[in-house]
Amino acid sequence: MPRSFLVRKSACPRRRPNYSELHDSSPEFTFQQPYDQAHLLAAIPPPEVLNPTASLPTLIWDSLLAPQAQPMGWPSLLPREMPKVVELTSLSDEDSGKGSQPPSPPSPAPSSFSSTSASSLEAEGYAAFPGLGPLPKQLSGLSGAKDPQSRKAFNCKYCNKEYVSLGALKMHIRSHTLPCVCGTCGKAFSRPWLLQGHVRTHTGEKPFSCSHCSRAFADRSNLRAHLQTHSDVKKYQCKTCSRTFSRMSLLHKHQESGCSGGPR
DNA sequence: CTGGGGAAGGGGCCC
DNA sequence: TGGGCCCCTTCCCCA
Repeated sequence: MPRSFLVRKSACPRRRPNYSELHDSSPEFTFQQPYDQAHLLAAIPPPEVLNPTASLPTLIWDSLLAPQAQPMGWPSLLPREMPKVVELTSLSDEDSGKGSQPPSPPSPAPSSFSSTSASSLEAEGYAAFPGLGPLPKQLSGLSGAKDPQSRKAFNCKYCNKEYVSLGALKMHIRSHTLPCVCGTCGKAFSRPWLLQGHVRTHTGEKPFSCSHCSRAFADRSNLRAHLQTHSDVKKYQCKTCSRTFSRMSLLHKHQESGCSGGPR
């Protein structure tokens, strides 16, 4: 999926909200089992308030880029209130879907997936990675990997996509193997946090609240899009008629339907 | 037709 | 180097 990040906050250090604590306390494995709804609901924080500066409509976007835009007060509330329901075994378990009790794994994920290094791959004859294509030359020798000409040698077995690193390929392969399975509906996801977001659809958890209308969202990006609706000046503007839209998709629709050329 | 919400995918960055 | 997290985008559906 295209990622044309509009703004990358190079000037400000990447903020590290304690979402990791949330994730630590609710790993994907937690949701594989019929999750303890009481625990999950107990973990729902009070509606956090976004950065007050966001109250200025035209500054909403800028304010969202500020570090303060992170939900406040949530991380500190969560960790100790969320008991570890399932003990983590290993990261390899996570990647391979072990411990997730998938009803029927979409594909035979390797049992030692993420924990396997390139060298061990080589040792195992690369056979342990069903998603990987032919053994890249790089895995036979690091010198090859440093050759720019032969860098894109990590091919996905499923879609033949090429990646410059094994790590990128492994992450991509998860989109095929879908090791994170919802214990409630059996839907599978490639990433633990995708599953976590999905689980919110079951629990009704909506940790992201709009400071303008107190509406809550389960997804931060959806809140961000919602905040645009409070803004007089939308983020996405048609270069032809200068009309602004809250979403790029709306702008695309507008352009595809034929821009009249003048402001409406 | 337009606008908005819900859900999900996936690449980039940082530790 | 890998994992965790962030962010943006897209699709679908509904009012």
